[in-house]
Amino acid sequence: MNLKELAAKLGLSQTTVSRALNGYPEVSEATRLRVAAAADKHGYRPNTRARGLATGRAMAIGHVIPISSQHEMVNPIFGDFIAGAGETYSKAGYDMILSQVEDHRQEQVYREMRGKRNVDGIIVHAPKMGDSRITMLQEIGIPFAVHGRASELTGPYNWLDVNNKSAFQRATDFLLDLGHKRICLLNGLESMDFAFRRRHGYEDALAARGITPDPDLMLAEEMTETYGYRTVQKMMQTANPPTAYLTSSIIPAIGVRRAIEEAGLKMGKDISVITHDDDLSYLRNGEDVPQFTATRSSVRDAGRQLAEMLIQQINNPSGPPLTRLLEAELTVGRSTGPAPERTA
Amino acid sequence: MNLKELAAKLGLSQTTVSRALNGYPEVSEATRLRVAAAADKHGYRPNTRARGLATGRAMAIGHVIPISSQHEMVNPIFGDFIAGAGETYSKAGYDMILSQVEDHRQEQVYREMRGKRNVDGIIVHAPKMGDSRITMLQEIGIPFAVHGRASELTGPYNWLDVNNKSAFQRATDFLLDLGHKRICLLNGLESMDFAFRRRHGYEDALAARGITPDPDLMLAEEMTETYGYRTVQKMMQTANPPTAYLTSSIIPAIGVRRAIEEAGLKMGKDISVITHDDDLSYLRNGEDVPQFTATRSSVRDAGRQLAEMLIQQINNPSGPPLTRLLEAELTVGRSTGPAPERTA
DNA sequence: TGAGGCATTCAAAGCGCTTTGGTTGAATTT
DNA sequence: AAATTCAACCAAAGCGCTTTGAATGCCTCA
Repeated sequence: MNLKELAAKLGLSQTTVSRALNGYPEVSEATRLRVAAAADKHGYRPNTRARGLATGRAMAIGHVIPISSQHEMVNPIFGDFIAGAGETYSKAGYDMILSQVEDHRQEQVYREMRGKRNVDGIIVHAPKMGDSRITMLQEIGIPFAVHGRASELTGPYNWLDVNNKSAFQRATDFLLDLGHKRICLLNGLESMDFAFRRRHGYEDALAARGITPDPDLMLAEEMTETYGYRTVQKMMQTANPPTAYLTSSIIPAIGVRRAIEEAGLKMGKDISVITHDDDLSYLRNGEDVPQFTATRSSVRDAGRQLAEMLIQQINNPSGPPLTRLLEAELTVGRSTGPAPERTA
Repeated sequence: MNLKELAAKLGLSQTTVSRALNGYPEVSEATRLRVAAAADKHGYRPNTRARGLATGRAMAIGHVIPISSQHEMVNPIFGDFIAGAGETYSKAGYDMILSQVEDHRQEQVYREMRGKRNVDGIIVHAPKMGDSRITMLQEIGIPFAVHGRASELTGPYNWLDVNNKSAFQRATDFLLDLGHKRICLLNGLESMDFAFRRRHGYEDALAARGITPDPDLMLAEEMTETYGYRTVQKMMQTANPPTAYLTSSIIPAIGVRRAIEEAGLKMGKDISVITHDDDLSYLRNGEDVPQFTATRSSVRDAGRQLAEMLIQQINNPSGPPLTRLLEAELTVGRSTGPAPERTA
């Protein structure tokens, strides 16, 4: 069933039917109802492509997920972020188009999206330091919004980020207050912008107490469970092992816990752990009392908000760029406690 | 830059340019090259919507993720499945359109997709027992493929599934061979089809050895870490606790391990654990020797294959329905060992 | 009574592509 | 030399919608 047929069935012109369905004022209430009823009865839905062609809007947002062929890793926060964004889209009548793209094809893909005009805007995931995609998109001239930021980049753009620096600063402070001196940072890959900011938060907190960061205690890797596990194992064999760990995600934190317990130690007593917690739906941090002390910020909520910001920008392209900095909450769980007395 | 402009620039008709770009034979090689060069130079990309309108193909596949508003859980396998499917799509030139839909709106959304014609086919995720979506889609008449199957449903359709029953049967057998008699099953929600099949595998294996399944040992819940943790805690307080656990995903298995170690026991010695492992990229089961003994089947690969099957079906709608049953591999890790001697 | 205003409705153009059904002129055949 | 074939190209229709610019008929008001 298409417009033409529906109009014929109603004895009306396509114009009137189209207007009736799209809520234009120049249609009498009586016919509007008649049209609505008929449309409903026949299950009429305007063809997206035809409508898009006529209006010039795709009513779709593109999500480009960078994928590196080496380590075929899907960012675990991705599902939750998408779920949040999806909520916004379905309310606003947008579709979500997902594409995974290898790093070296990013530019090409953006230009393609622009040319093919199958999206009205783009959400950029996992920005790197001084991410070239941002300048690229500005140049191409397509609305976009970034989940995170890119340091070293001037020029305004839409972004939403967690205050990574302050979160890690506070987490480090919290450990320092408990008497910990040697705190091991299990960061994400330093090419990622968020990891860079987190390290600075950690370093600043130490510096504020006159402690020089020990490079051996600052790791930066892909955030897997094994990463946490292995790191603790290695650290335990050093002369002066850390008494606390600060991890960038709950996944390596789980590995840290495993290594601690396998060594016959008790997390929260012998060794303290704080993690950043993206509040993923399938990896909740305990229930009543959180398992890990954590700096928490919901990725799902970030998705919801960033999608809203992008849509707003699309509807008002000349408006100022929208930015939002979320503060993480520091919630105390069972994984932290005072630094143990020196036994040596 | 659109076709018309490009054609004008070349002094050719739109027809010829279109044909040159789409590889039709009735264009001389010389002009074809000339056209290709010009298109490249001006960054010409055919407008998706216009092309779709003309061809009647959307060149997009819809993924509908059921979302229950109660427990806002995003299926953790989702990211990896999508990543796999995405690989196939990008090779075949398809876009992926994602929508999350509450259970009660599913039918409406499918009809909408059909009416709006913005997808050429649909991938159905997480089928339930006798899932009504399948009959619905057959009736609506839109190509689709299911990741999993729906028991109690006759009539052919495209699906790809892991042999859940045989996987759990083999896992249970493995534990029985090690002398375990009381094996606790931590299944997913029994409304899900895969959970139903897994339970049957478990029960059959027990029955084959003359053991009547103990209902108290068969749990079925949302597969969280806490679920695994709590269950073991509860079980340990019973008169006759299980000596082995069989979990439906690596996430509850992590919870099981935590409870075991917190109780001062050793996994693989005092208590055995087998899990089904979807081979998620961010939750790898150890590296050299797997942490958990597991029945493994890559979800990412499933995504790749199912997407291929659907595209094949779209290109040849009259062909027979495609089905594929994958066998999981049973890999031995460090989490299983002989049942401990009775001490009572 | 006739001009102007208003509420409804419509025909047709246009969005950018593919595809049908030609046309043209050169090469080949008879 | 006329008829046929063929390669290469083109004009125009059509996909299903929105939107522009008119048309229609009924009221209202001077």
